[in-house]
Amino acid sequence: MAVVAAAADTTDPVLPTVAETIREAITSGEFAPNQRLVEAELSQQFGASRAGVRNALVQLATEGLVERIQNRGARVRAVSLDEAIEITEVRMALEGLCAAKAAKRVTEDDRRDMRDIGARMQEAVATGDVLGYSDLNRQLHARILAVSGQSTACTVLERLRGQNVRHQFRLAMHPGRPAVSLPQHLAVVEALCAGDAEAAEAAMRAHLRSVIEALPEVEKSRPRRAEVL
Amino acid sequence: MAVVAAAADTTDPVLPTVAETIREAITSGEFAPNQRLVEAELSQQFGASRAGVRNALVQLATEGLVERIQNRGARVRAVSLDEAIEITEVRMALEGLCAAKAAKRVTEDDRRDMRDIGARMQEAVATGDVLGYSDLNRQLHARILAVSGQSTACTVLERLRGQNVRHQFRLAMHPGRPAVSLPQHLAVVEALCAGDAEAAEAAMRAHLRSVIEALPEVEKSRPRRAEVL
DNA sequence: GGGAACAATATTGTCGCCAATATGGGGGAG
DNA sequence: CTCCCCCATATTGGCGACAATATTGTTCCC
Repeated sequence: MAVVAAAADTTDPVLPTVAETIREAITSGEFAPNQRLVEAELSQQFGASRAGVRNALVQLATEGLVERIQNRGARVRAVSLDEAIEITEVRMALEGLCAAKAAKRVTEDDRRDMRDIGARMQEAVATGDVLGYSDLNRQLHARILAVSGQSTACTVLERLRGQNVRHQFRLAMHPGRPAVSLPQHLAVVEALCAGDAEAAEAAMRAHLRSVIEALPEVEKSRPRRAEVL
Repeated sequence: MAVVAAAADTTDPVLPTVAETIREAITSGEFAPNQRLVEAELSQQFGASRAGVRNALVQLATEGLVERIQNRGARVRAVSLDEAIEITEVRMALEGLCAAKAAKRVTEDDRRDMRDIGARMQEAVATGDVLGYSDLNRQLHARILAVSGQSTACTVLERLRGQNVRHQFRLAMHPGRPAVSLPQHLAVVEALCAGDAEAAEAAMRAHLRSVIEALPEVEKSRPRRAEVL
């Protein structure tokens, strides 16, 4: 049994696929936007076959994370401000839907965990822990999607989050932004815990509308380097 | 100049990629759900390299049209009724958003074309042209997305439509269904032509809510063969 | 007669090679 | 000095073969 478990441990922790590894490298910022992704380089960097990274690039291209041009290779796709706003509009519609569904399915455990996340968000804002707040933000949104049980919307949103992670991060870094979004998040949590679907949807939509309005501002105040690589 | 144009004509009409060909075969029903997609077969059937077919299958898998299992190949993904409902819920949220945006951007040409589609829908219902109505239905929804200018939502919705085409088709074939959806479509068109964003969104959401309610009914009355292939 | 191990087959995953194509630099003409 | 053409180079696209893996059919033992 222990042997079986040990053997399973070596094979079961499905070693991250090439696509997952590259996706992680892109969303974590290790690969910058517009950076070229040469198949030969990636294949030896990750110790994978060239065909493997090729398939991975095809997959990431259909996910919208990389851009592939015939005979010209792949590069990390740079999403514009307009696109980021479009993505957030879609989030407003879908996360609104999910918040409403989550409100009707929330359990006592969910209530406890979400309120806990809310409390830790308050603490993070109080102590100025911007990175911690950003991560709690991600956790809260993810938890709401999970509670909603809407796997289709969840898949779409997860994919869009990958594309938008850079703008999201810049927004989180914007001075004073956490203080603005904190009460919005707490309102969403309270509506969810109360089981009020309408209020939860409205609170979520209000939160994301606020994000849409803030995006151009954070872009304006950003020190921008040469746009073209 | 003319020579250049002629040369462009031979290369520009982008010959359908392998992925597009297979996607068409799936959405048109040529390939049935759960049907196995063997790489070697497809490659000689379409005269493409096995690597090309392979990439196409990876792409279609991330699009959600096919299912790929390690070392066990690919098959056409069968979407359940529950999934179809989830997809329609997402459509309700996103097409509602797009209808609202379209109402604020509609031009005189758009009004004319959409009213024309509406008129032809009425005629199709009157003459019992179910297939014609189904195609007009598709055209109308596509036109609204185009008018909205929300390319992100448009991409997501187009992908989901591919997954849902079978359920959509069954619904269109359901006796009496066109008569139910016709006034809903006309209401959407009128609200759009009036430039009333709120009314357009409400009408679109009402239409798709009606679809959600109809889906289980049409499923119940369906003569079902063996589910497993 | 039933079930389990085993062999045969079918299919996918991977690798190396070569052709096709875009990119960048160098040389020559105006 | 500048512009254009051509060639060297880097990189992708495609093909064939081979190894790894799952599935199916068969045989043998209990």
